[in-house]
Amino acid sequence: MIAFEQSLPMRLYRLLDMIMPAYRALFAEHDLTEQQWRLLRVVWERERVTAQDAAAATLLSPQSLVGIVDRLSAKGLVTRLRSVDDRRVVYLLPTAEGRALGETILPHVLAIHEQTRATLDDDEWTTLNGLFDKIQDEFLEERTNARDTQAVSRRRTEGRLIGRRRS
Amino acid sequence: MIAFEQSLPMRLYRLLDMIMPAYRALFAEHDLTEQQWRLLRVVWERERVTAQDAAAATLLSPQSLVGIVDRLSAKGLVTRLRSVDDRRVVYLLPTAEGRALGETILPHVLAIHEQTRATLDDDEWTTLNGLFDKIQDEFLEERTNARDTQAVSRRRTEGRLIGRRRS
DNA sequence: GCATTTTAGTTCATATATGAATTATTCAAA
DNA sequence: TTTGAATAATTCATATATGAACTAAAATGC
Repeated sequence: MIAFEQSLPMRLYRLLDMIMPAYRALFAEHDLTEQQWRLLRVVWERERVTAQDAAAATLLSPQSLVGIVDRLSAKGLVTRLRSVDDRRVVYLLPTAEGRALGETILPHVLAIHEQTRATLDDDEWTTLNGLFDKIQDEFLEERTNARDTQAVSRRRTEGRLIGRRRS
Repeated sequence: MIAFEQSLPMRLYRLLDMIMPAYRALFAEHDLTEQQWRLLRVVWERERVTAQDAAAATLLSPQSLVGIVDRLSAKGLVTRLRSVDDRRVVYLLPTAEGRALGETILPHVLAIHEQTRATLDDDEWTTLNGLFDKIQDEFLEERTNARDTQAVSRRRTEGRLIGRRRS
């Protein structure tokens, strides 16, 4: 039985606990939280994203995004813009100050990133990323198979079989 | 420049986002949160831990631990016991129900764990864990060196040099 | 066309995360 | 032994995380 402390989730949490404080200290100097920076960065780099795409890119839930955008816009760093094509959609745009702050902070973020990167050599990072990708791919495949199996049996139960397959 | 999405933190977050929902669904069936399970598990497995040790083992901050213990003890799963040797210390103990719940849930947790484990073979896991450990070791070493350097210069500034070294 | 279903964003309630400050004890130096 | 530094736990204020429900606006089926 694998010990609790050696499980993948705990290993991931432990790494994050070790790595993130340096970033948070930097963000705090500019009165930002980690999540606020994540959002500011994608809004700044893309100049114009839907809330949905921003949520996907930052790995923030739509619910969390609402509050984060609220606070960033209260600080005058980001603006909400309702789409005219589809009035359900909200675009997020950086303000001039938002762009300026992004430019100010990014180099420091990259510096911290380099510090982390220095812990492994290039081959090791390649290996690590490859393993990450493999876990993700295999995991998603498992889920997809499970879902399809369920879907098929559900359709059978309902007496109709729709010929749609996973994209 | 490494893209935001490929940075180590985002990769770690993405993996967790993918892996944890299955666990949370399980815990929810037993009216527990992820963090409550983490704490219940260490309290249950060790039968008696200080709050401090529990915090370290679960990677929960002492502040968060307070609320989590409050709720677990409100549910009758865990008990607080003030140490008589050192009245600052609080021991956490499982109740009978806490033990029973631990026994009930653990097998399911291990099952989910196996599902994740199946995404890589043994060698790959060994490699992955080795890389994790290396990142941690190198990272801590960097920090320690940086701290010592700072400490030395600080002592010099203060005009006294204490001969203590890092343990 | 109109009812039905989806979809994007939001709100709500509850549980955590985080940095700062407090309390109660214990430890340690003069 | 008495005062000041360290410790363990807690409290506080603010920001997020998460699951559930809601609103408004599209897309879809008939």
